[in-house]
Amino acid sequence: MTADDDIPRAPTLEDVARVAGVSRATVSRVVNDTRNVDRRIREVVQAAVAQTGYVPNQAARSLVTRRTGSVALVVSEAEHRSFDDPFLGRVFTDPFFGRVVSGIISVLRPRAVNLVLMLAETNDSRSQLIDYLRQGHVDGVLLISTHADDPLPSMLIESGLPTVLSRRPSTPIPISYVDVAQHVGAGLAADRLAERGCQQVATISGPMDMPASQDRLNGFREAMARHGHAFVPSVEGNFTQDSGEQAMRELLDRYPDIDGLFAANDLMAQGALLALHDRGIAVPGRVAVVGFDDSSAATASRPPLTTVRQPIEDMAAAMADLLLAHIDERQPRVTSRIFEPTLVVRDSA
Amino acid sequence: MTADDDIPRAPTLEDVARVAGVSRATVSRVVNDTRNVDRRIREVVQAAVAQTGYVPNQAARSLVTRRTGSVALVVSEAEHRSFDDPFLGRVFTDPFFGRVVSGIISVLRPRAVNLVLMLAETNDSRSQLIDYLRQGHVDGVLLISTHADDPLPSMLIESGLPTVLSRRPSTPIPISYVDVAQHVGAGLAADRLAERGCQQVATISGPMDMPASQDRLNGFREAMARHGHAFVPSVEGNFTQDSGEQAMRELLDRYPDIDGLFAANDLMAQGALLALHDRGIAVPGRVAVVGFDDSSAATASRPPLTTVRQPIEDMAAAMADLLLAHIDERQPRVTSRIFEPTLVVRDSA
DNA sequence: TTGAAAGCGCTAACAC
DNA sequence: GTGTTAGCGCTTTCAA
Repeated sequence: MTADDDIPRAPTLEDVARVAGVSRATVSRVVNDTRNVDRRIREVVQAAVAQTGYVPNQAARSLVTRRTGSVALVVSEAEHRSFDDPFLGRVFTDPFFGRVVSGIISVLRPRAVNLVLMLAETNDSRSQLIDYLRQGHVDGVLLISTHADDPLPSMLIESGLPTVLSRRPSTPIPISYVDVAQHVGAGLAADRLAERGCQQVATISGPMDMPASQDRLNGFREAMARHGHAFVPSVEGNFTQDSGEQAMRELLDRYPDIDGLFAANDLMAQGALLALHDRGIAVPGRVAVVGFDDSSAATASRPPLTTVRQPIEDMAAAMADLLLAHIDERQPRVTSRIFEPTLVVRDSA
Repeated sequence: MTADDDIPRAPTLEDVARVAGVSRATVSRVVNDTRNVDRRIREVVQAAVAQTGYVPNQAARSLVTRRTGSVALVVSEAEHRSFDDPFLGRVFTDPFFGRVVSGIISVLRPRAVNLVLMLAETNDSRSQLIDYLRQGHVDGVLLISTHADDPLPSMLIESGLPTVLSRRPSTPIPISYVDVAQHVGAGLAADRLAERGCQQVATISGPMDMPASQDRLNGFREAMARHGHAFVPSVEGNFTQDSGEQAMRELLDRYPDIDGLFAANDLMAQGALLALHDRGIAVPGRVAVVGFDDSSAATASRPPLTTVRQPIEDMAAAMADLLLAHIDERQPRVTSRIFEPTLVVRDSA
């Protein structure tokens, strides 16, 4: 027994052609479902494919077509993190993420395009990532970037790879993106709190280096101002439950009379609920709470959260659509698609 | 202006060789860091690479090396799900998942191996997946399979692709896997509850078509029996918080005197806590609760959970190690690695 | 409608 | 230590 016996070569087009008694070109046409192949020959070839167990070699195919049939989903996060750091936990644990993937897959799968998940949480991994992408592993990139001064969007533009962002970039650069009307969403939360007659409203914002956080904070303050509330104190969180809990405590210490809260996402709202609960403050009795996202955290918390819903799946699907379009065009036009949020009323406000 | 001007060809080895005034082979040697290249020539070539902005074409490289430098992380789930179904949400939301990815990346990244995330939640997507894998997109696969009669493990064996499972397969087949000593973990929970003097202990199990669920249930019952408790009622959940909440209600209705609970994972324990809270039952005062996983849910819940910790990151890293080893060997030996769980004591028991 | 043949860009013998 | 050369398996003109 020799090594050659143990590792049989996978069948190639050539093998199938030999079995079917036709040329490689014809087999290729059948496999790729090109028209202009005689029905009878097609059938013979298909039988030969089945018999040999032929599967096309993707590398060979990409080499000539210059297409891989895959796109990357890149999740990028600020430097200064390590593996011990809960970065990955935070990203994947965020109920947000599953819905994004779900929306993307729903448009990719029918078109037989695959999703490659890539993470970039250090500068090292970021340049490694760019190298990987430039090597032609994927046809395009969907980028979820979680902080403002992320160099990745610009790097991707430079690389020439079709790219779509999940949010408006923090600085104006020529790149397509999908977003929700953040101001409008924050306004919805403000209106709800004002309607309930809240007099002392505060907010827990997201990290202020993210455009989404800025927009939600500004949008909320502007809307409260329209309701006559000139001053809305805020504490900055980082979108985790822990940070929400801590921020709520801080707010309570400084403004004991708070009777309304807007948290920039559901996870922080959930944390706030915990802090409120620990101090024996009734929700919505003494403090009304509104979240943002309508994630699974909204229904899991006690009481269930009134929250601003963004159509995450639809937005993610739009990202994928946009990317696929960009890949097919030669000179894609930079495009934005903005979705409208809605208010979902539950028990917390 | 012609189309040719707009889409300049990416530089190839040939281009670099011309600029550096050497042969393609030499450039290849430099790029791949092969020894036996004169220091001075190496520098000239590196300069040429920088000047041309050369990046190796992965397809061409794979075609000859028969290596892709990527491995797949496949998450497989039972049929009968659709996109509206929270499958994706469930998988990614599970705090467990982020830690798995984190552990895997920690060994893949230093070896410059990439992770391709793939989902298989319908039979269609399962065969599509196998096709994709057989096309040589990846060098091996890490499989996280969430139900018993999953055909994927066998399909993968058949495909000849190096594969490592995250759990012992439900039927004995020749495939490598990593697991935690489930019996031991469940025994730890039982010991804790028995030590506290619980007299009427119940358990919420995972889906009974999963070996892990079976092992935890059996292990728990055996250990309780050793403490003299002949009968331990159980209700089946599906590892979600909701199912835990519901199961707890059911248990309470049928056995009002319950004073100890073992939930087969933290998420269900958290749900149980909610149900207990809703009925005004104090934890751990009237009912002591032990979870399993030591996920972030354990610290997020009120009270924080006493729970069985599995070293998820280490286990995931071991999976990646094992897979890389399999990829390097020609005839890998089927291997198992079992990790020891520990008890983490917090407030709930 | 089918076949012949020319590469796609790279690595790896094998010479020199 | 370096260059020459033969493919890897596939798609795609171009002829027939």
